[in-house]
Amino acid sequence: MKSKREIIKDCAARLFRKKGYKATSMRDIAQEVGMEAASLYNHISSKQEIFQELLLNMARLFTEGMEEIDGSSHKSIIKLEKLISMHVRFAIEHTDSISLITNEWVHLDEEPLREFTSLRDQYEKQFENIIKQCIEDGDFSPVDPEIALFSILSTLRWLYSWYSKQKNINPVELEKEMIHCLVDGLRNK
Amino acid sequence: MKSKREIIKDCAARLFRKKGYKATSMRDIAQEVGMEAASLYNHISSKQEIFQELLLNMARLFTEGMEEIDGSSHKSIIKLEKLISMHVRFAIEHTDSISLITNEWVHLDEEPLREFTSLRDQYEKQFENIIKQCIEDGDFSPVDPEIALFSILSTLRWLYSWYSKQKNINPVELEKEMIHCLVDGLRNK
DNA sequence: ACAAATAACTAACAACTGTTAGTTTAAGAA
DNA sequence: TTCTTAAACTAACAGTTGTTAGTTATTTGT
Repeated sequence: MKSKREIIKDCAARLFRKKGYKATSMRDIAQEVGMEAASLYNHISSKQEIFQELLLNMARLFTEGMEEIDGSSHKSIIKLEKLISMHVRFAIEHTDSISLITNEWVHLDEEPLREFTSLRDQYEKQFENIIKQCIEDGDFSPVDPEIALFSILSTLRWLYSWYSKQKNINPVELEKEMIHCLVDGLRNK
Repeated sequence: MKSKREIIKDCAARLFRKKGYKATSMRDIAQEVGMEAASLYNHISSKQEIFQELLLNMARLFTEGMEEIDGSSHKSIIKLEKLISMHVRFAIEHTDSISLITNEWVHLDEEPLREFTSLRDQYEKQFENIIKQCIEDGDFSPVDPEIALFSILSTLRWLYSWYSKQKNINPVELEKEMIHCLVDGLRNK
């Protein structure tokens, strides 16, 4: 059974997503949970704290996933497909906290912000290297890797918002179409 | 010469982009402009007002552009290229207010929010139709038009954030690469 | 130069923010 | 039962928010 702390974090994530971090008050969260704002502090120690946890947990999930995929011995183009599949999975499993990564990270306090951007930069760098490798392998036509990275990443980052609008879409099907759309376009013919 | 009202709107846009609508106070804006918060009200009538103007002006620019392109007699695939070129141009010319369209529109009051989402939905519908037409024309392979739309649009919507990070990129070059990345991938081989 | 209008200022408002202190209730162990 | 602990409550804090009122300074047209 879920701890109260986690219930609070879930509610907060949902509200942060819907109204944004700044526009969500502790009283809003309290109401959603079903208690008074002050009572929240029996379980958490600040608004920033849960926000940081939501964001950095998610960022670390991505980092771990990347580490595992990039560390594998697959061909780069397979790594890329696995990355896409991971993004699709996360977008479905963690719709709320994933939205914070794309939109709300600016509201992190100084130190966690540094950690976050560092994780993020590292992630992007590894992602770009995989794309470069795809080109060197001759699997991709010689596109600008930075632009390809940007194009792929922005699509993947908005997945969550789009997925929650579509009702009748099969996750497996979505993943397949996604790979088709993002990878096959760059393929060498 | 720029009116004070427009200076205020420019500063506001810059701050809204950097810190978000809710996190930007009238005192923040005032400081940026170089006057007291109360003095702003000699030129504007509320925080929401300038926010709405920034957002809806931008939305209307897109609608007009779409109307012009879609109303032309070009082949659909040419229309698509023109749309991409428009997005690139806007992302460069209006970096600040364009960011609001992707991120901050949630903070619109009820009625302008309705207008905004209506414009947006209409825009997306026309965009999707052009993609469908590309498929019917045989210029695109038979992808899921909804997924293609989503993929292209999310890339185009994040252009601004990415463009402001890159220093040494030629707009013309960017546009060419963009079209290559987004369109050529879907092309029938 | 003088009147009128424009745009800056200071001070203050009511509402709301995150958070703390202190108190009461409920639950579990002895 | 009684003692202890966890978790809810109410009340209030100090700071910030958007905005208004009232006043002073500056610019403009005659």
